[in-house]
Amino acid sequence: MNSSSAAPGDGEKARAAGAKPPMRDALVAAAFRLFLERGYEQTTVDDIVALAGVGRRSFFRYFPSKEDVVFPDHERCLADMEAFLAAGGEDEEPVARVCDAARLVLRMYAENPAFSVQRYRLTKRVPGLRAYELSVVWRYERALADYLRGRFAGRRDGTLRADVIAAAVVAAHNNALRSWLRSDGQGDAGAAVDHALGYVQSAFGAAPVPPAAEAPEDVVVVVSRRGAPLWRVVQEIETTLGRD
Amino acid sequence: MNSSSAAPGDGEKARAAGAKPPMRDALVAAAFRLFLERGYEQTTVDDIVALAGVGRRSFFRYFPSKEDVVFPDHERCLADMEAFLAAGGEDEEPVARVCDAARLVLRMYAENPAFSVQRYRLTKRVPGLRAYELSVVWRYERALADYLRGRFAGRRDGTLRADVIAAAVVAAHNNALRSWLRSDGQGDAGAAVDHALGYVQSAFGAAPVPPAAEAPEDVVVVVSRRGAPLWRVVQEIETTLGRD
DNA sequence: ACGGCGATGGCACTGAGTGCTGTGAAGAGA
DNA sequence: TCTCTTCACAGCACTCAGTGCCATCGCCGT
Repeated sequence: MNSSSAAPGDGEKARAAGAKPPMRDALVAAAFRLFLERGYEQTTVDDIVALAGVGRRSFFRYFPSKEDVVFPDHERCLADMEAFLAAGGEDEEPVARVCDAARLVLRMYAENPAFSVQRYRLTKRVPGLRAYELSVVWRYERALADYLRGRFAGRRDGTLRADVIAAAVVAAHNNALRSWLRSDGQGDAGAAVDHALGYVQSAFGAAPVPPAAEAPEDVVVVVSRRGAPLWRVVQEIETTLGRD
Repeated sequence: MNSSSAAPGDGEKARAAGAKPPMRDALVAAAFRLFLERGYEQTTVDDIVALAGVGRRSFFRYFPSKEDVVFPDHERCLADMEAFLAAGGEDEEPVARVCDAARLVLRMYAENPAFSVQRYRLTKRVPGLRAYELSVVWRYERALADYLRGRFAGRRDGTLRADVIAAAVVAAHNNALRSWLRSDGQGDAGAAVDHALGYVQSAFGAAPVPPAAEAPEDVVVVVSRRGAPLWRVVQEIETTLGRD
């Protein structure tokens, strides 16, 4: 792989001018080259800065920690997701909205399949990187949950629903994403994620793929044991419909 | 709080004999005393071992890292959960089984409310501990998901369902647990978790409280907007029942 | 007494991360 | 053109987490 094209830099502060700091990209490229050659833990920060030809102190100016260099674009993606959620109106279906937000993450991975696959292999075998990835995923999940908490404010069990649905969306997204990454980026990642998110939407009461132009034809199924009290049936219907 | 009673040690290797290593408990007690006094990051491992009156090397013999001393009982709880899941038969309802497994974690927290509340406050304000807690929670979630993957083997979307349900169960459990921890351990944690898990069970098609002694006489209610195609209704029923 | 043997303590080392200072290049203003 | 400011960078020194190695001590069986 070409090391210069494998490093998706964002450029933080110089973004307004459209210019990208070459140093950041150079550090990411050097780091991944060494990580793939000898492994993550066998590579020190001194090795990276030596290969990149910069001072050690500069590394920590661009990346707060050694782990951050493996996820150089998540900060921007998280900001994009928060902006996307904040831009939504009150008439949007909340669950569909967070599903669309999750698709933003997939798009970031799909923009650079080779890079994403290599990073996946790296994080899979290095426990420290796995732990770091969890904290990244957690921030996405928090963003979704906070949005849903706002939309569900006042509802019964609002925060519970928000947390559970956010977790389910993230889990479904990651299930499809990792399946795609395991296949070396072959296949249609978008379709896989759509299918996974459709399952979550169907489980939580919204129509999986609302036909925008057609009338909203919802189907709701309630399963109850005979002998259950009527209030339980009503409760189930309310729960499935997501109303109070 | 009494520092000697606040440290729930487990005793790993000496468990068979029933004896507990006092050193481990002493380290936990000393660590929490200092963490609460000056904060986690302001406390070095040298401070802890000095207070406990042991050598620095011994700390890392009992705890692989500084973070581990904050979660001294999770390793045992995780082993308990895996054993519980492995002991289940094939006739058990899978979702109910993982809900029961999640209740094991709650029980561990509820066994020592004062300790749990203090740890919660600690992890809430220290980013490093939050990240570590995520990796702990992730292992619980993996245990649940692996169990469900085994039970759902062969089903359509088996791994997807397993991952999503495991994530939902963990999220619901944590929602109730954290609510209980925020209230300083007041209220009925068990009831809160039961309610949260009941929501997840209802969302994923199983009856929340299956009456074990009665005959399984299921009733299916289908609510549909007129005009929905039949295949959509069938799809909903299959999805809700979790069959193929 | 003797020889393992496991738990502990001490020491030195690596490596991540931080604070501080010097330096050079670029830019604003006289 | 000279100067002053500013900012990114390099270099240094330091703290602290974590590890490997070895010496020591107490315990136990022979």
